Amino acid sequence: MPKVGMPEIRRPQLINATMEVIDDVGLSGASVALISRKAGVSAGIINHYFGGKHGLLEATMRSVLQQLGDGVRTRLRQTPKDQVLARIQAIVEGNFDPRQLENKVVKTWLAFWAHSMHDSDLYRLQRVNEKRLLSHLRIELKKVLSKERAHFVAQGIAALIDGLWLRGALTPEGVQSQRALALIEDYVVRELSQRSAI
Amino acid sequence: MPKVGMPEIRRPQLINATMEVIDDVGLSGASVALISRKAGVSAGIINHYFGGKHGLLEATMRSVLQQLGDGVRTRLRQTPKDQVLARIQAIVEGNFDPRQLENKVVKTWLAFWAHSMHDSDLYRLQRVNEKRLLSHLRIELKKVLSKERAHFVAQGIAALIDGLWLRGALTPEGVQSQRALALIEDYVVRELSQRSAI
Amino acid sequence: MPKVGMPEIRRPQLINATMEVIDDVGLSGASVALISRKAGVSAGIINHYFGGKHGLLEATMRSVLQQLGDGVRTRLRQTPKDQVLARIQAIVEGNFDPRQLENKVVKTWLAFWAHSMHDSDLYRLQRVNEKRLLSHLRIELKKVLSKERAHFVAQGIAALIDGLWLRGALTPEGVQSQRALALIEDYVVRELSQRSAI
Amino acid sequence: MPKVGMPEIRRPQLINATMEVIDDVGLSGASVALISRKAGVSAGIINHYFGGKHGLLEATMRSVLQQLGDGVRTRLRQTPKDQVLARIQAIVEGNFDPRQLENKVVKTWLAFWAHSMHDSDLYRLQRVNEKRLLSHLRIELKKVLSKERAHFVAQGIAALIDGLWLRGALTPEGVQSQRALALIEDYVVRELSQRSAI
DNA sequence: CATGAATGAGCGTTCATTCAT
DNA sequence: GATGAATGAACGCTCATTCAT
Repeated sequence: MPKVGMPEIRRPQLINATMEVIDDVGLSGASVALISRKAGVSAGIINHYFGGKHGLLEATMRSVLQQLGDGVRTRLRQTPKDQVLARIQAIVEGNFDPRQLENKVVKTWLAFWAHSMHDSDLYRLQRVNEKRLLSHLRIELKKVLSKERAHFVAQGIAALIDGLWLRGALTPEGVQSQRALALIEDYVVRELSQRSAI
Repeated sequence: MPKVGMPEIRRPQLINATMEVIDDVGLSGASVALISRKAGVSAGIINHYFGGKHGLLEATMRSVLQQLGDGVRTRLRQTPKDQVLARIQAIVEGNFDPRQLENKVVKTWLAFWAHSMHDSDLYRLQRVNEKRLLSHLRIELKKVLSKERAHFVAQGIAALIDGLWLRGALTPEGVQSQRALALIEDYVVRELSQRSAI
Repeated sequence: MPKVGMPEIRRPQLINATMEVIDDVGLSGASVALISRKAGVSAGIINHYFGGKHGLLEATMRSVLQQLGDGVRTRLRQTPKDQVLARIQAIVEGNFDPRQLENKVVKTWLAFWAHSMHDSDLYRLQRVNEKRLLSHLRIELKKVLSKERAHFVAQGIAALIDGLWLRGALTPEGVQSQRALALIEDYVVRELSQRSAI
Repeated sequence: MPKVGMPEIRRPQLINATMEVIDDVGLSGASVALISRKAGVSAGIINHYFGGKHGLLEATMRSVLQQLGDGVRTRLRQTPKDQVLARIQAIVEGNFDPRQLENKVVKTWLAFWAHSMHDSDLYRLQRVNEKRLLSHLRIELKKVLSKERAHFVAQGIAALIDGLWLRGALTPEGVQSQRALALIEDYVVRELSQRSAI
């Protein structure tokens, strides 16, 4: 019998090395040689566990998006169904969870987002995630706004989340979560106040 | 005797080919062979006019950002200095100029943005542009809001602009400028209304 | 306590899997991974039983050639020593035994033949077999022809046998044994008829 | 303007190097590194001129088969249409042209033949050639034999040609063209003699 | 006896760049 | 001004083999 339990060690190890290498040199510079060296294993092992570089990248993106989704879901579960504002804040805060705001995660997320324009597998993953975020937001917003208005505001919140991540990825200081949360809360509070504009 | 005025023909020709290739296969797939074939010239010519592939990419990003800045500046010049809301809308509309929303431009912009994380030359270009956008917005907002509030709202608008571009780049329908303008106008109008929240 | 008699199970199992894989993807595509998967065992087992890939290939070629030789020897044993034509036909028929004409066997044979040009172990096996065929033929022919003529005709028969196998390996219909036997019988009958030509 | 006329130099140069390397180490050992080193050029040049290793191999096989066909056609053109035996001998001699019997050509031919079992491009080339040989033979044979008998004898001659090449490829002495021609002439003369057997 | 984790060399290919023409 | 022949390094990947379990 071979060494057992290695997959459970190697897969996260390689995924983490991938994010660190993307942080260092970008997705375009992230070769299997660099990644495997960072992980302290041979290059061939990537094919062994992920069937190739693409499989590793897909697993890495999946990991980033999964953690994001987990952060949101955990917070939602802890928030009563009738507290709309709190639930929206839970969704937003899930997207600005400190563990998600490490530079390497933010850079990896943006690199994959850009790359998914020309990679149908990554594109699919990204679309699923995007739709889930909008769906979560709409469900809450529809409790207090018209369907149309809910869709409108959900897009605003989603754009703010992504925009702040995007700008954070390219700013020396990284994502400033306090500021980001304040900006989005301000937007949401105004939208949920009685007098709807337009 | 060399043909005169060739640089003025070749440079835009190659920059445009670069954007089309990025649109087709992404930045990572954009080889000099592909770009030069799309432009209908030989591969060596890129070194002749841009000193190498990197020079061409930098010139291409510069071209995208320049057009963006031009759109904003032109609109600002046509709007009276005292019409704050109109001037902010001019800035926003400059960022959603139809000529800027061609798929190839949006994709190129996002690709460069992601790439600039690990390319200091592109990074510098991107930072200049970002700061100019924030500066334009703050100048107008400070006319009616406190300095701090102006900074805050400027960040909100900038995040919305980038977020909507980002999401547009990854959506089959592309950037929906009507919707984008409405979302941002809604945000700005609320922020500029007398009773500032929080 | 080790399982007893495993070699007798594993070795033919792997040799057969090797022929099937060569039939599927050719000798150049026949990796140990493919062969072991086809046999339903792990890749390491090949080294265990054959000392490496080369040992397995050699054993496989030996198996093909052995079956060929067995077919000839069995038929010869059943044919009276004085019936020259019948004994020659026995040799020929042994080379066109239906069990030998399965596509996978014919392809494996040709693949090894070609490969043996640059593999001294396989080359030796192939030479032994070739000489045995010629020897068998000459022994019979010398009973009715001069030594020189016997050598000459033996080469003709051997060339026809190999040529028909070779062509059968590359023809969609495979080796047409009826036709092959008829062609060779025709040749032999003419050569054995009294009035030798030339 | 780049150096002109290089394709006419490089292509035969690389095809010849390919045959020499196949002669040295076999088709399975013929790497682009070995071939390009033998030709005295860099490895990348193979892609430049042949679009990849496969293109080079196909061109090499085409070259071998073409020379074979040329040898036959040249001889046929020099032989009167009514001299059936002479024309058949022309076809056979074309297949045993001294230039075709260099070891490297014979080995290359057999290696490709074996390989074509699993490469559809090479398979097509080989089939075309095989059919042309049969066709040439049948045309002559039908002048003096029944259609059925002509087909039968054509297969015999073709099998003898291929069988003698095949055996020559695996014999230290190579193809013995004198012997081969004598064997086939003997066969043909008997078949064309009045009293058809069987 | 058997597994599959792990290695490292070698593979074909791509690529930006150089340069003789 | 422009070409495309030519290079050589780097890439992702395959592979036979080793070995701890």
